[in-house]
Amino acid sequence: MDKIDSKLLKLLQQDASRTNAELAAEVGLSPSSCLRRIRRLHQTGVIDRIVAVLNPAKAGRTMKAIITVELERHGEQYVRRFLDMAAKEPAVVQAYSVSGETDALLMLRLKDMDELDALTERLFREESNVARYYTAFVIRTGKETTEIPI
Amino acid sequence: MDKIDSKLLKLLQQDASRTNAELAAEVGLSPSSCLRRIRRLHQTGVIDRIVAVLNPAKAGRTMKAIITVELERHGEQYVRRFLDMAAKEPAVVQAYSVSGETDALLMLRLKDMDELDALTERLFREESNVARYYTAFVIRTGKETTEIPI
DNA sequence: CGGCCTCATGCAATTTTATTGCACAAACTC
DNA sequence: GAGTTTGTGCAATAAAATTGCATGAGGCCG
Repeated sequence: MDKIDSKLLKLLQQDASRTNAELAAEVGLSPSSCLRRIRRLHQTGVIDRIVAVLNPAKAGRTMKAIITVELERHGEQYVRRFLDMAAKEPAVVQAYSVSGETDALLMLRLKDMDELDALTERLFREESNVARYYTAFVIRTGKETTEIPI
Repeated sequence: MDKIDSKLLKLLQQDASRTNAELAAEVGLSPSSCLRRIRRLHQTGVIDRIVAVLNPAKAGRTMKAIITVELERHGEQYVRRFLDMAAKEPAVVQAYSVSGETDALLMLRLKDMDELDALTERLFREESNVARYYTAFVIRTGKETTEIPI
């Protein structure tokens, strides 16, 4: 993980569709050497995967919402069970257990209010372990990146 | 955006490193036709970009935190100014203005506590417009995907 | 200091993959 | 139902990734 690897990771996080030759030129290496580095970053798991990032609006998912959840029973196994249940929902893109007043936080990608209604119905019905939940809607997105600073 | 496009988007969101021929076989098209569809999805902006997703732990960013922010003055221009400032921070991976009690929510990728300390110092110093902020740490990640259901 | 080992590199050949031109077929319009 | 648009598959071509091999740099130990 020297300076060249870091630069490669930075470039690949921004745009992984560039050709190996371009990347090689950018970091000042030959294509073969550059390719071997990238492959190593894959094999060692630093690069987890290559994915297409969609434009949510054009993919029909304009609405974003954040739900914070407080459980009745806060034990680890209960939190885990709730997270597992939430993770199964395709509209849930992030699900965390967190420190502090609330136990869990969900980030949602929604098509419309009906979808939210149906989802909360499924996750927060009476027999569930949820004491309270609070839904906030995203009004404006100032930043949204998959890029991790290296 | 027919059924084949949807399937392509699903596959590309999961793994964009597969060859065009593989994808073509998967959706039941010829390579050329498949390629033209993918190109169109790019041009129309449905596919925003292709990126490498890193393993945070192996990239040296183990810590995740969520900060909710309440501003002194809640006007749109103040919220916007705060979001712009937060967006400049590399450790901030998501920055939203939200409805409800709090004005903004930040998602952070951190190396250690010192980094958090330095960041809060920069964002929440006295002359800023921040009335209150609350930091929660992510204990467990139940789900974290870039995939939008189509 | 020098030999030895390991590892990354560049070059060039090879293989694989993406891309394009073209003719045909489906769907849609009027 | 003729004409137009749009999508498709095939085959040729262009571009890109991948590999073998020889070289050179750096580290380690005697």
